[in-house]
Amino acid sequence: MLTNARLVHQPHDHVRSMNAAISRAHEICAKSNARLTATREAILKLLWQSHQPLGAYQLQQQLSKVTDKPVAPPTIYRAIEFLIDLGLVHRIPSLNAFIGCPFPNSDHSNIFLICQECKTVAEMADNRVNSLLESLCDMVNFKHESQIIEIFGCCPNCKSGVNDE
Amino acid sequence: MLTNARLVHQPHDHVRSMNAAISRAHEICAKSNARLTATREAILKLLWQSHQPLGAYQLQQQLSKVTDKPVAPPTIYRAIEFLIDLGLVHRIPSLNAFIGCPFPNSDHSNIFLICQECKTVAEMADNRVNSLLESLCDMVNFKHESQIIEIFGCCPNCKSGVNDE
DNA sequence: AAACTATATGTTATATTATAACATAGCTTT
DNA sequence: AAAGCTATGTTATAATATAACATATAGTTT
Repeated sequence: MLTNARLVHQPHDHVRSMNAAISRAHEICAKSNARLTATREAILKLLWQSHQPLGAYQLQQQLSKVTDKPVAPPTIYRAIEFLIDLGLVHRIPSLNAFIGCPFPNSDHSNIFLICQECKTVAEMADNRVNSLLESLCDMVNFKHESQIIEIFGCCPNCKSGVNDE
Repeated sequence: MLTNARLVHQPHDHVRSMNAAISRAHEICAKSNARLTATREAILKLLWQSHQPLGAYQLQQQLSKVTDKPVAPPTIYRAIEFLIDLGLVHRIPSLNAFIGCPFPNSDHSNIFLICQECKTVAEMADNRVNSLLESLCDMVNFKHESQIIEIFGCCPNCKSGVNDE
């Protein structure tokens, strides 16, 4: 099993992990002959910095602040599309929002743990889930191409009342 | 495993199954002290008749035709919310669309097989999927409350070229 | 049956999310 | 530097969803 479920609920060195992640992102882009431009990198950083998924219009606001000039929705959606195509970002359909992928390149199963209290989202991957779903698809003769699993519930922090006063 | 995957791709007696389904829907409502009004029943029928999920504004159009008077979006969304709460209808987040549940009352796992060719959606349920996902949640101490699984791919009909000319 | 209450629907306006279409700018390859 | 490709800017608008308040209808109590 692959997960950032613990990570998102614990303090960690953001600057260091961010730098490493951005380097990897550049590598991934290079492989695909794709350009990680300033706008795209900025969006990616914003998403990686947030443990809560961000909507396009939240990203618009935040990016406008960072670059100190107004940005229009198409700019945001285009950057997001680019990042999603490269597997660096995921869209969470039930939230109309986007989140940085903690383990790009790895072929994985897109399981999202969505805390309904604090709105944080962690990602998990597990081979058995994929195998099982693929075998179910085989049984009904459906060709499985991709999938997304959204699990709604309550994260460890909120369960234990860490965020309460 | 519980599924309507075969059903949706084969001819079947719509009128008969519809009547039975509506009766069951009324029973389910009675149990919850909820009223299956004309509008709600009409929406439910429209959704059950369609193997493709319908968007709110498609439902608006179709309902306007059926009742021969204009209907506004809130009417649609309210009926949908009611039906979803009773488990008679599901929302498919990635499609912003709604689909009738083929096996209401049964506690199930919300697995949707979305054909990207013909846009039909079948539903599956399997205990093993739930068990597996719940055990994964346990491992990371996440309280599992509900879930939705969307699988994208190609249905038997489209694979075999039945719908082609 | 009349009055009361709760539930459901009608109506208008608007919020939120996403994209189309076309203009401009910036690399990159020659 | 010119041509061609890729990316961004800009304006307008499409598509999805909800808020707020008015009216009507069904069910219950008297």
